[in-house]
Amino acid sequence: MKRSSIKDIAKLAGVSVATVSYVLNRKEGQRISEETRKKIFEIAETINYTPNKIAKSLKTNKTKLLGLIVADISNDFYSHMARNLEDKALKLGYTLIIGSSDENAEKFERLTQLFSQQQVDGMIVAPVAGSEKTLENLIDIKYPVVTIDRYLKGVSVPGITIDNQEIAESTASLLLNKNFDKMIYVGYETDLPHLLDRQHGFEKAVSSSSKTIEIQYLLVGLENIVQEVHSKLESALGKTPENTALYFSSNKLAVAGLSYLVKNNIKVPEQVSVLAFDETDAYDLFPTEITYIQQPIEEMAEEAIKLLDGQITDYTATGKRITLSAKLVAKASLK
Amino acid sequence: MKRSSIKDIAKLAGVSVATVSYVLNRKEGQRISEETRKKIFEIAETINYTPNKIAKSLKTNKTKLLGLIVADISNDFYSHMARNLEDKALKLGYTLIIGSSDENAEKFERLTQLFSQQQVDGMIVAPVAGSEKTLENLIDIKYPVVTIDRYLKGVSVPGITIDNQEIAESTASLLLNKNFDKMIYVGYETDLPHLLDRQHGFEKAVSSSSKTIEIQYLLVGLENIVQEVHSKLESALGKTPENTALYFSSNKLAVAGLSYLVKNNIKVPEQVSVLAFDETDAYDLFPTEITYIQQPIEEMAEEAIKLLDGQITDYTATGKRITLSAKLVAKASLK
DNA sequence: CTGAAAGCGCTTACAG
DNA sequence: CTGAAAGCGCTTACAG
Repeated sequence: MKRSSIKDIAKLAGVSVATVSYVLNRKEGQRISEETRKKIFEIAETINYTPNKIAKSLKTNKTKLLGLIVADISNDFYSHMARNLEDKALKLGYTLIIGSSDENAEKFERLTQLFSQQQVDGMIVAPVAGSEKTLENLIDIKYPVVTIDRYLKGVSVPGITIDNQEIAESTASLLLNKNFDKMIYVGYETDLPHLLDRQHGFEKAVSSSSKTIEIQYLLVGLENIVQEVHSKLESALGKTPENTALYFSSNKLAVAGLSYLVKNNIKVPEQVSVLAFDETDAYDLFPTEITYIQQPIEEMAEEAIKLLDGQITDYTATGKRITLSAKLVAKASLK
Repeated sequence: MKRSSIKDIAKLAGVSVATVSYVLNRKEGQRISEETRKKIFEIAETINYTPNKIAKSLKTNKTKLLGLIVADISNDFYSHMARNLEDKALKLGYTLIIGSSDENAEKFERLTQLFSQQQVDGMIVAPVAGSEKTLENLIDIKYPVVTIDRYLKGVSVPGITIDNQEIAESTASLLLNKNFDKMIYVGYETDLPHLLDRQHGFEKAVSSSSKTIEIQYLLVGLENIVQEVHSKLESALGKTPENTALYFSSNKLAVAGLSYLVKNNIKVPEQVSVLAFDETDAYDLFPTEITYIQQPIEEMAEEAIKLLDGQITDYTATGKRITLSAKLVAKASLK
């Protein structure tokens, strides 16, 4: 594979590489005769010239590459996020390099280094537990970074999140007012602040409620989600629950929980009401339409790219954090 | 953001950049004293040196970047494929740039050009209808490309597919032997060969069967899949079907079709049996476990990366096509 | 209107 | 054991 360069064009056109560079980049400042301009374009066309962005990058110190680190690109939420980010990035001329951290701080750091070596202009990351140091190192050298979906305590880096605690609290209050005998919060055993926010929002609603309802918290690890949720729900719900509400703090947990309900033929919302964070196509296959909390993914992606692009062109140490509002999409799964 | 270069190290160590380059790259051929070697590593460490791969790429003509073009990264099948490719690529030191074509030939070409300009070492693509010319242009300049999942008629490019026609034929035969009154094939109105293969396999099974069963083909466009499937199933099935089999040629079609069954309270497998191509977590939420055809995604990813890496290091015009076997995962949805 | 030249950060054949 | 130098394909301030 041999590609042509501006040197080839210059030789064929009988001009200097500088001239070729000027016309191909349509530089305004330089006045080049219409004649040579035309000739250069023609030659570029016929020898099928494509610019070498690597060379350009080396000179300009801009790669127009953005690094994206998610927990797992095969996860519904992140693949949709990635898709939206891709579209928004492309509009500003950026291409996305994507990596999955698997909730592993070392892997997260390795991706960070990989991207940095590839000279990405900036990174959009969903940080994992234990990645504070990695993020701080990036900030120290003023590498443009924005977080998305998640954030980390004690690390000041610009980013986009939703109002996790607020939406959790208001939706939990909604449930509390429905006079269930029992409410079960299904969440993660985790240090990730955005997930803890959801739990705290829920707890806050509970503690500020005058109702005396039995509340139970089922917390599962990041591995074997389905099995853990099934076994914990089995102890907590049994096979014939009545007047109970299930609050899932992520779509993965919801899918795991709903499959338990399906398998045990538990009726929603007759026996159990369901509310879940995040959507997924999977809900369509459940007999009852699921009430869920919808994150504004497209807007999050747009703001993230805008924020990062801003940091790239004009870095400010105290980048702003943007909090967007999630909303409840009410369906039949809530009594 | 100012990063240090080997020049900085050289200056601090009092040696030439050549020497620094040699020790940092652990070149065997060059004998450098243990003393200066140690000094260089120490300095690199303290000034937090990270190599500029862009510069290296320009010199070596290798970026260790791979372009991946899928139809839509937010699609379950492709996001899982991407994830597997990412893992396999990383093992060989490659990083993935990802783009979604949206089944649009122009977008496909644009991504191809973008990736080429970024000097990716090779591309893994799921070609779209009408992208023959784009692929041929790549082949003409000997750009390493492998196709995955899909292929295109009349374009000779190495790639990985599964035995779409064979598995469709054998699974359709299986259904034909179960004495249904009616069998409905739900597929796409498309020119994509790998999808037509599925349909042809189904047709072949039908025509070589001695049974006289009512066979119906429901073909939908790539847009508004859910609505189209719903309305077509409504006409074909009605509300109280009996002894009918549904054959979905993709997981997206299956999810659309199953949601119709759920909404209309049609029992599987009592009234309707179901078989689908590809898996998805969504099946877990359907009351009956779904029988599906499983593609060996991990193996496909591994072979694709291996094949592409082979083409990169030693290009052969007649790259081989690899066909892997899909298998049927039998569950309760089949009577 | 156009060109010579420096330089981005590396690698590597060659010389000593 | 180590260094000077060329060169990868561009961009751009400067000179004419």
